[in-house]
Amino acid sequence: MPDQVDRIIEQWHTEKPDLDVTPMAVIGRLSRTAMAVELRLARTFAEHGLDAASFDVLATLLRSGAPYRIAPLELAREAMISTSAVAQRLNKLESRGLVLRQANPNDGRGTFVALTDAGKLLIETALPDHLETEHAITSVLNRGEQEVLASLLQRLNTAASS
Amino acid sequence: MPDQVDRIIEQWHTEKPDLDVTPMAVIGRLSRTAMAVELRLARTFAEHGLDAASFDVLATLLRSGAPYRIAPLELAREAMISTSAVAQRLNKLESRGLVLRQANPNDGRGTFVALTDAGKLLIETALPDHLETEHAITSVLNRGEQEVLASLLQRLNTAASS
DNA sequence: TATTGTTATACTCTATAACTATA
DNA sequence: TATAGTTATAGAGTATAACAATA
Repeated sequence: MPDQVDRIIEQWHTEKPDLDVTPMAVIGRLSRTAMAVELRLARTFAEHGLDAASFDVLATLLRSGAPYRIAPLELAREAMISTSAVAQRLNKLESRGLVLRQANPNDGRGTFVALTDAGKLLIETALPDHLETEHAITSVLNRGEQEVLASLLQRLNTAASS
Repeated sequence: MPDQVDRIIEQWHTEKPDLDVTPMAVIGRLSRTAMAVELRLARTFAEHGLDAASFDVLATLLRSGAPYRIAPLELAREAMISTSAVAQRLNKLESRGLVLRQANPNDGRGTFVALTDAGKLLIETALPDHLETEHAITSVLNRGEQEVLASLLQRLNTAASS
C-alpha cells in the first residue's frame, strides 16, 4: 500500500520527470521511521519521568558495570554532544539525585559521574519497559529480516558518515 | 566489522545477561544512521543557505506544481508541526524574499504561500545537489537492496506509529 | 601549553495561549 | 461557534566562549 513517501515521489515524477528521485524511497522512509520510533520510545521514557537524553546517560552508566562510574568526556563522546551539553544534562540528573559527581583521585582535573542507588533503581526499572517497547516495534519483522535491516542500515551509516 | 551498536549490545550481554537486547540491533542503528544522514544532508542545504526545515517548505511548494501555492495548514500537516511553527518558518522565508503570502480569494480566513521567482530559482538549484548527496549515500546499496530496505523501514514505521 | 570540566550567554526551534478575522 | 492564521511568550536543548583548575 502506498504511503506518504510514495506520494511525494509520484509528485516529483510529474513535476520534474527528468530528476532521478529514487534515493528518496530510502532516505525519506529512514527519517520518517526514525521519527516515529523516537516518538514511540519517548512515551515509555516519560512513564518513568525520563527523556531520551536522561535515559541515555543512565543506561550508559549502568551498562558500564560496577562501580557504574564514567568520566563526563566519555559520556560526551558516546552521545556525540559537547561536554557543555553533558554538564547540563548532569546538572539535571544530579539535582534529582539520580547521579552524583565524584573527584577522580588519579587526575585532579577529572570527574567521575556515578549512578546513585536511586538512579540505578530507576534505570533498572525503566530498561525492561524500554526493551519491551523496542520489542513491540521490531517484532513485526522476523529474525532474518531484522538482521538484514540492521546490516543495510550499518552500510548506509558508513556511507553517510564519510 | 563490529560497530558502536555491536559494542553496546556486547556490554549488555555482560552486564545484564538475562535481558533480551536483540531489538537494539535494529533500533540503535536506525537512530544513528538517521542522525548521520541528517548531518550529511545538512551540509548540502547549508551550501545553499538553507536548513532542512526551509528546504522542506520550498521543496513542498515546488513539487506541488504551478502555480506553486499551498495553504499554511497543509504545510503544517506535511511537516507534522504546529501551524504556529509554520508561520514562523514562513516569516523567515518571506523576509528573505523566497516565499510570499497571498490572500485566498475564496476564503477570507485563508492564506496561500507562494514561491517567489527567487525562491523557485533557489530550490531548483539546490534540489539537484540534494539528490546528488542522497544518491552518494544510497549508492552503496544496489537497487534490490534499496527496495528491501525501504520496505522493511515502511513496515517498522507502521509498527512504531500504532 | 594542553586538557578536563563548568558556567554564562546567546541562539534556534518549538508549542501553548491569546488574538484577529472570517465562515 | 468553528476555522485559518498570526503573534507573544515561555520552555527546552544546544553550542560557543570564557573561566578555573590541574597536567
